[in-house]
Amino acid sequence: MVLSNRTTLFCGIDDPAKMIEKLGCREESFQKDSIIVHKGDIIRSFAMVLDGSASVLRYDIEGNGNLVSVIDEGEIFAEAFGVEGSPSPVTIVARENATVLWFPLDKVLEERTLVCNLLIVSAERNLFLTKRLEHLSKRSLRDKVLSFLEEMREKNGSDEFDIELDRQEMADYLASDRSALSLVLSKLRKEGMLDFRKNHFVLKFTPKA
Amino acid sequence: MVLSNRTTLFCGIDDPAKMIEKLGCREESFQKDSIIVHKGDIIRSFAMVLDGSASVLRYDIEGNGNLVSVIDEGEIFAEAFGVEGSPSPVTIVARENATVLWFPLDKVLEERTLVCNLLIVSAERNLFLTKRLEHLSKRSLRDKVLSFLEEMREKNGSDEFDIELDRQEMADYLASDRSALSLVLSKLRKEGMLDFRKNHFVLKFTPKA
DNA sequence: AGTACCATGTTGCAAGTACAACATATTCTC
DNA sequence: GAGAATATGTTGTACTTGCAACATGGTACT
Repeated sequence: MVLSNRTTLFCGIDDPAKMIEKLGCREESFQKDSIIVHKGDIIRSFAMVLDGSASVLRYDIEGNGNLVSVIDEGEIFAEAFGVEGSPSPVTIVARENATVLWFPLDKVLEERTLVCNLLIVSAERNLFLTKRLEHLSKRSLRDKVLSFLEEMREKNGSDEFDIELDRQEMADYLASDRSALSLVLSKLRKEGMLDFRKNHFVLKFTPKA
Repeated sequence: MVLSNRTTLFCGIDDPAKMIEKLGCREESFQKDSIIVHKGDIIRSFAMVLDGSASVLRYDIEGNGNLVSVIDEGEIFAEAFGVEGSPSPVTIVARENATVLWFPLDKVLEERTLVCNLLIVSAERNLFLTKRLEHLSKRSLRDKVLSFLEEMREKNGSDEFDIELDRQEMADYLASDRSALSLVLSKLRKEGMLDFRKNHFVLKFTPKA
């Protein structure tokens, strides 16, 4: 992967490669399914995926690993608990053969531009999490769906838009069942609240706020 | 309220008052129920509550204001969308007569220690949001409850602990109904999974992970 | 066009949940 | 301790959801 100063992290940094050198970052390769971060690890660094991708997993009480998120090439991870200095609440594994670049936080914190960029990344993630929480805190799937679609409308600035998620992903995002989601969507359509076809949606209700 | 360098934001800063002066922060007072931040506002700053407290509200499609969180004295707010430069997704109102201190971000970003501290605050909030999301993404209330209690166990390092929330707050936190929560708790007790009395809980199940 | 494959929609059913209303228990105040 | 106020537990009902199984529709490939 080519490092570019167009990514949020390197924004405003002339020569990312030089900066990486200066920070003493180290590259590490992982085989598919090997563990990058164990739950409970305390790491005083954060990382960027240079090649491949990684899965963030959380193990529930029954020992099942649940997928929390996927980290693709160029994205960074572990910055939250890295910065905070607390043990990792998640396990991170390589989805395929992958290479990651570790940034030592003590050095990073001395680079004003990098810290600012990291702060922006953190703030972005924060907003994203808040929005999802907003949807999930609705009591019914119907309200979750409406809340989600309302966000999409705001994001696109139009009553008509496409969404990136397929039904299964949308159901997962809203923490529900795919067929239950289909049911709710069909019902909303019958009621004339909206129309849709695959990932194309047209909203016919208006927010009263 | 007395500003102290024991708060996260001022950690490592000898003289917070002097720093505030240097940054050109301004104090602003709000009457109870007056709006501190309107939804949609773009603010290039963040704020700390000096006196009183504030509510973070989100208005849903039907125009109902839902309480997202409460900001108490000494806590900061608006740092996420302030830093990110995006319009506020929430409305923030004074719960009582309140005074807040605005920090201009352009100045703050020049202060290395402050930026690092802000990054830590953001990371902490991030972890908090992630945990709540973790609970809310469970499909059933039963699993949400178990997930929540598991977090409490980890946090307290013991099978026996008190929680800060009463039933109504716990139900809200888990995005469910109070009586439904009571029902689930009673059922879990009958099954011998746990025991409780008001906010005191004793877990009798073990995580298999 | 034919086939296979995948995404989406639909149905039936069992179980869980929201909501309301009431019962009991606890705490607070006097 | 009495009574009020608040918190928690319980019950009943209508509805929603999860789940499984199947139907339909679209897409890709040959």
